[in-house]
Amino acid sequence: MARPRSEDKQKAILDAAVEEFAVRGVWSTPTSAISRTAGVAEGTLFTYFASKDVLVNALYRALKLELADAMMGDYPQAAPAREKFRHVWTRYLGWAATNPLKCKVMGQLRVSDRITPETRDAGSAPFVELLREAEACVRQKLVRDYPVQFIGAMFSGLADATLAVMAEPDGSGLDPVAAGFDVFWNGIALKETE
Amino acid sequence: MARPRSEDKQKAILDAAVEEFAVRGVWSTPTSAISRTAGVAEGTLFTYFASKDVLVNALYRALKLELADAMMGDYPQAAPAREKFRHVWTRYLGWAATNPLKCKVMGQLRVSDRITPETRDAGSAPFVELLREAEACVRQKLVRDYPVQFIGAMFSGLADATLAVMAEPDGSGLDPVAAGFDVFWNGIALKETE
Amino acid sequence: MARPRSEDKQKAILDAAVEEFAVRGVWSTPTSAISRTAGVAEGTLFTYFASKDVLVNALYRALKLELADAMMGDYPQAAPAREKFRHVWTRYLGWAATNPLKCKVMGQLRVSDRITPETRDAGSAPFVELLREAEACVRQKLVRDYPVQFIGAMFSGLADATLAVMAEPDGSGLDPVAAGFDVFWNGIALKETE
Amino acid sequence: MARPRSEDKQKAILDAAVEEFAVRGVWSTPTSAISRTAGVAEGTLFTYFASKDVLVNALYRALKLELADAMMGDYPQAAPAREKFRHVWTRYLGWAATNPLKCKVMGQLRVSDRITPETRDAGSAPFVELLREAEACVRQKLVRDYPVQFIGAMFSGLADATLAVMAEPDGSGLDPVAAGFDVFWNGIALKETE
DNA sequence: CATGAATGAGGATTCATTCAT
DNA sequence: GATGAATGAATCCTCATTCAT
Repeated sequence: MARPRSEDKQKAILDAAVEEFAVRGVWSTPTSAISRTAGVAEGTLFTYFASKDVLVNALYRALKLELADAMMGDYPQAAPAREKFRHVWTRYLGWAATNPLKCKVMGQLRVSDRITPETRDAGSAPFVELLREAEACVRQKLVRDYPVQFIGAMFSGLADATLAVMAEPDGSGLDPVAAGFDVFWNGIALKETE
Repeated sequence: MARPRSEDKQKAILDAAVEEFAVRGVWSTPTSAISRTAGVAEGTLFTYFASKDVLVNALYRALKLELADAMMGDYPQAAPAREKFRHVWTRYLGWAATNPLKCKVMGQLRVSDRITPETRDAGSAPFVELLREAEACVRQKLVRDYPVQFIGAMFSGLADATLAVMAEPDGSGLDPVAAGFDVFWNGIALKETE
Repeated sequence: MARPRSEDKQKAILDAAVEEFAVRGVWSTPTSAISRTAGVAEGTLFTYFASKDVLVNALYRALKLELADAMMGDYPQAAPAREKFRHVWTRYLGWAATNPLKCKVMGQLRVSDRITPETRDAGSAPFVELLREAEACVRQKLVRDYPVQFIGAMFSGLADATLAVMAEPDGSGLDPVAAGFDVFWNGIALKETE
Repeated sequence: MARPRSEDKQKAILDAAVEEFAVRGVWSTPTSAISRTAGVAEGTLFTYFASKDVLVNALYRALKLELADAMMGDYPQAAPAREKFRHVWTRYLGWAATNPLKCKVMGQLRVSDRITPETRDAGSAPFVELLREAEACVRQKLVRDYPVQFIGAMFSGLADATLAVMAEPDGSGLDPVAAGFDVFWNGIALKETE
């Protein structure tokens, strides 16, 4: 009956948070900067997010979900395993390259103490499909007999490292996305599959 | 700046900072908490470090140096390339496992906006030896023709990922240190060298 | 101001105010807590009371009137003076004992700076009957020659003190209502009239 | 070794609090007003009192102790009971008349929810001497057989009421201090002792 | 140089009140 | 009239840094 809570405003706040966090750092950014950038009053921020901590957790979750959507879109269910991984890998790095600010903020939030375990779990949920695929690969002896958690960790570790390389081009003409994926696949594959 | 009389105090402050940062997060920790834990007065902290930013940068540099010492100790100059890398890898992860707090704090500082480029460079300096070694490997066609920066990035990315795995044992009986290194080496090597 | 449609709502708000004020204290209670307890929207409260101050003054007046009604009900016009006072005394303490929350809130409001002189006067109005009776007593030499304002003050002072005693029973078997009244009457009477 | 905490400053803050509280009301007074009036920085207030609540409790205790000192000074141990009570009564009202602001603030604090039971107890402690005296009076059949708590309550109730009368002189020429005490003593005494 | 009290700008949050729906 | 989102001034408190002792 009254003015309904606007999803636009909620989104504007999250977007503003990304922008400010990326520039000033998560904990150096006052909520007032966020509300100003979002174009809402200082108090309004708190009708959408009960506290800065809540906002930060919501943002982390939102970024993770957006990333997941980006990665898992057009997932080639029928393709060979290596292609599935390459697909996800490429989309991951593509999203990251397109959204450097979001990426930077995610990096800061990942190591933050204010992200609750619940948020962390929720953020990882969309990636179970990948873990299942890894499991299949192990069974088919496509990749070495590693626990899927381990494979997942190697995947993200290399992806993050590749991102870092992409952020500082070295003029070598190397395609970091392709090269990074090769390292990943050759690192875990049982046979070299160029 | 002054000439602080006691190196002990400087060290006590850095140690206290690690402890507090690990528990409360870098930007949630007031300098007063650090000085209290260090057993010095609030003001004294500022005769050793001109500001919190200076302290934070000094800490990052100190941690990097300590890590470098740990990694490069007993460096087997005469060993084959793969052994050199394995040596460094193992010592890296060993140090990290022994110093989880320092490791956690380094992780937070790495993504922090308050770490200056100078500090970052200084922190990477001790690892040039490794890069040189990588260069040699490329020349000898032991590993693929990647820029050394790229190889270095893959190395740290996988090492950090391995650390994460070590932090949450999965009961699979896998030795993450060895497995992680295999992924690294197989990922970059020209031929599989089990 | 408007003409609020429902007197129920007005009453619900005042009741809710008593409840919340008693628990959280007058100035620690946000209007939003009152409206929530009253079951109305935050904004609705302001169609019934233009501001928190207005609400607080209205509440004080309402409580005073309710108390006056309680005290002056069944007033024994024909009884001897002492009986009239005892009647009022007993009903005062009876009301207070039955409505501890209202009593507590009145106590807080009485010393509050936000109660206007007008409200205070309005709150005292119903008690003029008593003052007139006191005047008569003085003329008849039943009680000492004190100004009626003074007698009124002694009456309320003792009544409040008696209330405080009632709030913390001491297991002595004393009937505070009767005892308190004796102190009042013996305190002002010219002759002891047990 | 460093600047020592100054009792002057602590006192200045408490004095400023009395002044501001009396004018604006306890919960309408921002801590910044207190620090300004006290002539210290906003933050300094919090090195002397950890929070506004702590300050308020400390103030209540301090006022009660000051009042107790005023009342119990020159206590005539050897005098007859009535004289002892009259002494305390007179000094109480004298202090209150001399310190109307403090008196007003005490009145507000007494009914406040933020005063802890501990503070309340500490505030009442100095008055046990009086209760003991009352007990003696009961034993000696000087006053009626009331519990001492009850007698104490009547005493304060009448004293507060007398204060109220003193605050609004009615031009009747009555000496409220003497009259109020008569009401008290005649109210509890077994025989009229003019 | 060590100490810790003093400082005051800054920050998260609250809340009375307004106003679009 | 009723609703509750929007507002932004106001508030308590924190904390990096300074400076008197």
